Amino acid sequence: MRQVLDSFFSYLENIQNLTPSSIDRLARLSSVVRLNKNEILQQIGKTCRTIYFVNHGAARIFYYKDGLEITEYFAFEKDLIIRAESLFTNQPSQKGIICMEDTEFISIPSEPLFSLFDSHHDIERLFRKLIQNAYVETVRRIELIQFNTAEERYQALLANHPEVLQKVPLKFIASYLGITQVSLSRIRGSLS
Amino acid sequence: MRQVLDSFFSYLENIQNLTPSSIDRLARLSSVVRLNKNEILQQIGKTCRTIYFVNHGAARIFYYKDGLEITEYFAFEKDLIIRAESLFTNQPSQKGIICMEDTEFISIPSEPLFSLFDSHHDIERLFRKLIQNAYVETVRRIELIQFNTAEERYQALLANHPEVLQKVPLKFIASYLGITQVSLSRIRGSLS
DNA sequence: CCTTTCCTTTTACATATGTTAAAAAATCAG
DNA sequence: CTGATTTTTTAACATATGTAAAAGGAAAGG
Repeated sequence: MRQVLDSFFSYLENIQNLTPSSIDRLARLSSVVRLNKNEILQQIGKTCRTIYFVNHGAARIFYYKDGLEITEYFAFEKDLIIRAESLFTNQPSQKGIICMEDTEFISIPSEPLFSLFDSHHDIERLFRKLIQNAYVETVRRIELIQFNTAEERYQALLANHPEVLQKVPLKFIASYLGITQVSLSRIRGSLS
Repeated sequence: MRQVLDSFFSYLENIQNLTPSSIDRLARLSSVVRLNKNEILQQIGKTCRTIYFVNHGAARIFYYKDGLEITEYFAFEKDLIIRAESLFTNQPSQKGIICMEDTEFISIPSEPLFSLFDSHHDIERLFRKLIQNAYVETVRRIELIQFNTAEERYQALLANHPEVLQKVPLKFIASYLGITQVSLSRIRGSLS
């Protein structure tokens, strides 16, 4: 397990250099969680108190609207996966996290992590940057859904994240793009 | 000007306590910018290197898509207003910032601010929290546009930010909600 | 290998929202 | 106050996307 963490932390150090002490403290907080395809990492309804990264595999955040499942977010190798609207507000989350394939997560409990911020400035900086990047991503996503047609959104996904199309069933992609499966299928048909 | 800043910083201290030294350093970086209604604070096309807050008044972030102006964000009293996709990536922004009424901004240049982060942990923490909050807001916004009808989006705005309906011309609200003016007008008609 | 389940496409039809243009209402400037 | 400009509403029509149901394909489990 320490091996898994070490290799993952070396990825984090590309984002923000960390002192040996910080790495050690972070490592002692972190754990590795392995789940099979379709297993649930976090249930809907609980307040989120854990920060995850996907180390290997793929997962997604989902919720229900009018009984229909909607995919809000995809996470692949090294991606941060958190339910920010719960983690940062201490309100119960209406969203869940589920594996799209066998997946290995790095798991860090948020309370002790936030406490570490006090004594280890570099750790807080690392997470400041991670949140900052996540924020930029969501801003871009808003741009994409706010005023683009379904076809434009699909084309943008195809251009920016072609790997998603390989890995993820179309029904999840459809709701991620804010459209129905039928609509997505129609668009794909019209493009070929 | 120092008075304006002091009163604004006391607001920031509600978010994160700051040492006198930090306040002083922050104050020396900050300036006050006053603009009239419809004046432009930041032009489209330049890389964004400034962090703003609206101290009094109201402003919005806009961009053009197919020649049509789209409003991406509204900022009122005390709101942070930044073009994150440029500020945090050093890429030119396709967005501008314009005043919706006579507005007083607090302006902080990002480079020296980020340098202050090194020596003043509490300032970095303040901005970490500000970005975190902005992130949560955008996540909620995605939820709102991803799979809600135009009417649901309008009703949500009415419920969560009724003040916006008071202050902001409907044509800006329409594009903010991702719909046309005509559609918004139709919806408002059908509700009364 | 076969059966079952799940995923994707197709069809037909319904509806929400967009487009264009014009009229009505509100705001602004002289 | 008056005319000009801007904003909002209304109308008629076009179109993208949704809904429901069925069929075809692909994957999974025994």
